[in-house]
Amino acid sequence: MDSEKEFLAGYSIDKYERPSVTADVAAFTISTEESGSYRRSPENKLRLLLIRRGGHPYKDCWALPGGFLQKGETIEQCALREIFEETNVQPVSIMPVGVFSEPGRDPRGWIISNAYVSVISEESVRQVGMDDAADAQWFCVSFDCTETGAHRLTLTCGEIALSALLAAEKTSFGRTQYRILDSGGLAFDHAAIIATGLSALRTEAKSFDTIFDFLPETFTLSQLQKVQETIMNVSVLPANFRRMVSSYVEETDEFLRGEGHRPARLYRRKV
Amino acid sequence: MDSEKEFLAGYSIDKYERPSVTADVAAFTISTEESGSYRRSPENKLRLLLIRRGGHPYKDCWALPGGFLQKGETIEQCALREIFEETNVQPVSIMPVGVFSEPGRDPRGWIISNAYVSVISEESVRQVGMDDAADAQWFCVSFDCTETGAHRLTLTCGEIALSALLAAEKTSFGRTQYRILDSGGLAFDHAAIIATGLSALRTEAKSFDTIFDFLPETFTLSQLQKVQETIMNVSVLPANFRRMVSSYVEETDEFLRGEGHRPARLYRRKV
DNA sequence: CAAATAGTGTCTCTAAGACAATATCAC
DNA sequence: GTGATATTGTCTTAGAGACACTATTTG
Repeated sequence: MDSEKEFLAGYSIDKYERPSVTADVAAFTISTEESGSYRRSPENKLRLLLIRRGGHPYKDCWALPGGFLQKGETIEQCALREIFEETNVQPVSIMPVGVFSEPGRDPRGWIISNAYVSVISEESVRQVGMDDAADAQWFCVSFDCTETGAHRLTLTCGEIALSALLAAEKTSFGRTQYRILDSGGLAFDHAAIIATGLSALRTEAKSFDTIFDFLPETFTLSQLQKVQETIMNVSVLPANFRRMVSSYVEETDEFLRGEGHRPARLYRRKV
Repeated sequence: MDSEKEFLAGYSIDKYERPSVTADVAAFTISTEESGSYRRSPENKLRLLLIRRGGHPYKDCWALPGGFLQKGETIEQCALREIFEETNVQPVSIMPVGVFSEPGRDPRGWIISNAYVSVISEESVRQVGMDDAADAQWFCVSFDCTETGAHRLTLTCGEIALSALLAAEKTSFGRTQYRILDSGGLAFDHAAIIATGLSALRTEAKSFDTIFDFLPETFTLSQLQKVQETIMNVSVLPANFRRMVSSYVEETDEFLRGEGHRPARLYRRKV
């Protein structure tokens, strides 16, 4: 007993060199955009939060929000804190998607990044109302396989377009890693972090564990379906989608009216 | 351009306090043990590598193999290195399963742990032949839900029995976290790391991405089935299992003979 | 021959995909 | 009424579970 106390008293953690540790977060939301006739339902777009870097390194490049782990907090708390600092939104859900520790990934020195994916509802984003001229913007995301087998990640926001190219590499346990072929102007190895996060998001969306976080408390089944289709980049027949989610949702007595067509019943996530 | 150089030259990373970073690995293997008549196929047991700590803190407690991240290596390389140092086996597969960064988890100070699961074939383990008296032992694993909803993790090796109790807590994205109710004598928060790793292993085993790593290059379908049943703790009818894996394996011309019954064809993992 | 596993075939049941048909509103 | 989505039902098909049956070896 005493000897353990003695040991700890004499123990100095400063003997070994230590890395800096950050949490970087790929925060996604889905934006609905009016399009076409008054009757037609709005288009959905998957969007990712990027921050324009004000200081070196990668000054003026776009990057994921993130920051250094502080003493006394967990890495999850750090990720949540960084998102809150940038958006004033308290995200409902975050998910770890990997640790990026390749030596040399950050020119400032030995810095390893814990990557997270976060999902934020459009409602929350709207409520906060981000400054249009700000250095934080929601970029439209597209991520597809090219003919050559590489993956192209394209992020657009108004005039700004970033386009990164990545090579997918299978690792054990059926996992996939991404190696950056062209960062497309994104800071650090953030292109690879985004690709990894997006893959994780798509995997989770399959099991209906994630898609509810993009929506408010109550929603129509069409809204839910559009969310899933936007994330997964596939489409399902509405009739079949209803069956698939039926066990995950429960009816409310409310309906969404005034959309130019038959009102839709609002549903709620089942516990 | 020059200003970035200037910035980096003047930048000192030592301004901020930094944590120590470790990789801890839950390395699993499956051991076959002769049992009953000469005809009967051997029993399979899932085993986990634990190290008896020689120094403080948690002196003489059992712990996961692990160690500090060194400059110039990735965290994955660190995990592989730690396993190799303990077993002399180069694991084929490792998978990250989370970061444990709760303040106070290590009495030595601010130390965060990157947890990995690794899978090692019995063949490799046997070839190395670990010292029986050594401080590294393969413990039998059982992990089940109790009536109260808590989870009991039991690790046994000969006379030694460690029994930890954990509370499962659902987090977002359908993930589960474990909180330690009783560490059962395991060092640090390693009981929670093991529980998390085992859950991840079971999830992966469903999709046939992992089970091959427990076996040598060629194997019988019964061997493969027993591996899956041992990990998942469920059983399937042999006829149905064959159908399920048929697309993941390919026949060889070899047979396994001399087992007291009809010889079984050896299969190989399909690319 | 007996005991054990190896391997095949087939019936059922469930869930997903396709598609037809009806319902209901805003304009 | 028209154009859109909402909602229900049904046919088909793919895959998992159950089970009966045959094949082959060793002691």
